[in-house]
Amino acid sequence: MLLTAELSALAGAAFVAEGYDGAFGAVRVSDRPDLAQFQCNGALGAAKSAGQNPRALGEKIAARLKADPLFAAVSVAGPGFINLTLTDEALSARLNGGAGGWRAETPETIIVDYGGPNIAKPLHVGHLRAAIIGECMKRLIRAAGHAAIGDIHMGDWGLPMGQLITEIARDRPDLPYFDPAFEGPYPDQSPVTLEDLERLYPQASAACKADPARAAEARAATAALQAGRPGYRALWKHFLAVSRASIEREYEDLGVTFDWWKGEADVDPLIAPMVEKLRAEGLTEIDDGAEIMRLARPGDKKELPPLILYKSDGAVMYGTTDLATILDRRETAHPDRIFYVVDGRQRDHFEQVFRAAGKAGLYPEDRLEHLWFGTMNGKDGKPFKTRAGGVLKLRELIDMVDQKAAARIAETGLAEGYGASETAAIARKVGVAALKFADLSNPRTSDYIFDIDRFTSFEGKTGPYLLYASVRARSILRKAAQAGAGAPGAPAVGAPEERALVLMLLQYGDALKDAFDRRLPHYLCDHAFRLAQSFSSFYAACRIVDEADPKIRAARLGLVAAFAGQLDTVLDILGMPAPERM
RNA sequence: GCACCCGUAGAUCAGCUGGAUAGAUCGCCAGAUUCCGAAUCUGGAGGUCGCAGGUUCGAGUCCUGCCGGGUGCGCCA
Repeated sequence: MLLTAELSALAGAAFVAEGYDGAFGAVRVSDRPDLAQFQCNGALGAAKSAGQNPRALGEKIAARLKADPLFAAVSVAGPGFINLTLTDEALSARLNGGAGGWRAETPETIIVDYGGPNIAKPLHVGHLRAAIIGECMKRLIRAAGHAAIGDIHMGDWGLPMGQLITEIARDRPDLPYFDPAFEGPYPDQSPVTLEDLERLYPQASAACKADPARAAEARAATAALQAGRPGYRALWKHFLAVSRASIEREYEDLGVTFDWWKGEADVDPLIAPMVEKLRAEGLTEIDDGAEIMRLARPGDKKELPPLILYKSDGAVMYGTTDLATILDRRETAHPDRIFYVVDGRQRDHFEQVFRAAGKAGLYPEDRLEHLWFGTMNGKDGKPFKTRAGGVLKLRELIDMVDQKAAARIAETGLAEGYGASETAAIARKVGVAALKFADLSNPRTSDYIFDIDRFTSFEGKTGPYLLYASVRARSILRKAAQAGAGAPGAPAVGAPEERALVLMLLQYGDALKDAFDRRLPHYLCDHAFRLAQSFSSFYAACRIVDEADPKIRAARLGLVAAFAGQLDTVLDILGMPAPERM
């Protein structure tokens, strides 16, 4: 249970006893740690609504709370702030009783859609945030007590497919895939490698941009693929297999995994019946040869364009596949919600899809959430580019961060004598932590500036700092065991630094709940950092392994163990596990 | 043009549903290591919260207008 919830209930009861709504009893961690540990500002609001003096009401509430032995101090400050400080015994008891955590009351099943890589297109920095935030949201959902299903939602069904097919057809028209008379079976071996795809796609894309006739050809091929032309389907399956292997590897390097590897193509069979049903219900209309669904509403401030179900050439767009995907998810997993971790520039698109889903009765609109995120920018404040001005591949970024982390480790003399493979594994973890923490510690919706030197620093609010704190705590516990310092006992509060650390540990549930409720992982990052800071202060101020008093020693070891456990739990949710040593 | 996001310390950013003296981190200045990992810790300087009005007992937070930056607006994803 949340400690703040327990305190809120107490204060709420006091408000009720004075004839006010218990909700005024909301207690939170104090903004003024120099004055108190917790505060309740309810007296101001309650008095305002009742036309009473807030200070006087605060005194009445405080008088009731003072009777509880839980509190070491209850006071009223300023216009009516109620300041609360718990006894050290109460703090220790709650920590040892497992307080401070949090779990949702009603477990739900939530699908997280956070990949969206396109076949034949290498992953680039644009995919990074979706991967990092999505993976974290998936873990956050689970930490909150819900069930999560991560779906990569491959972009395997759009115009790029037609562009690729036609490009290969031009290059090698002799292949059986392009012979309408060919009756199969088609070759098992892919006619193209990953490198071919990565070369051919930009080539095709550029050609289509330059030549309308070439573009029309690609659109026709896309439509033919979607209509089921056997040769195109066979070729497309090769694209899929070749791409997936490399995509999987890159996500794994980032510690990102998916439960479902579904894609747009998987829902293709659902599209025709779905649209037919919409048509029968009179929800669609033909406009300029395209079949659309109008979604504008009376109170709209902006003009929301209709969702195009079928283009005038008969091919579908991603709005159509997104709708069919909702249908598929509903039937196969019966999710309570679906989260889309996708760039904020697609907000209008998801507004369209969500409205369409609601209007068509496919899925409740308010259970579909677009968890959009901002852009990762370069130091110039503009979207991140390579020196040449191109898009940086994710592979290149991972290598860059890897190397930087390895260099940092080498220059500080860490991991000496660990052996090459362990050192490399540590560098990978440090690099991933640097990258992920930098991303997640910003509010999801804001843009941020990518600064590799700052991110990989071991100083300040960085991923490596957190890893270091974890490693140090583990090291202490190992040393204590080796030195026969005794087993960790129940944490107790003695020194001010211990009190501060215990208070931080008790705030974990609030951070978890805030992060989940608001779908903002940075609350958890903030907690992790402040927790690590509290630990470092405690560590600097208190002897642990060689503390002479065995009772204090055991309590402090217990505190270290509690810290290490909680930090590692949070690091796990953030998707940046610490090494055992470094 | 319309809609949305943003503007807080030299830099990068927090600030929950309106509450006390606007917080961190980096950088800068001054300290701390016969001791468990100093990649650390302690302290200090540094802010007209873009501008101007308004609502309120109280505004970084809510409302209006303006200035500046970014993004999106029908057959790409």
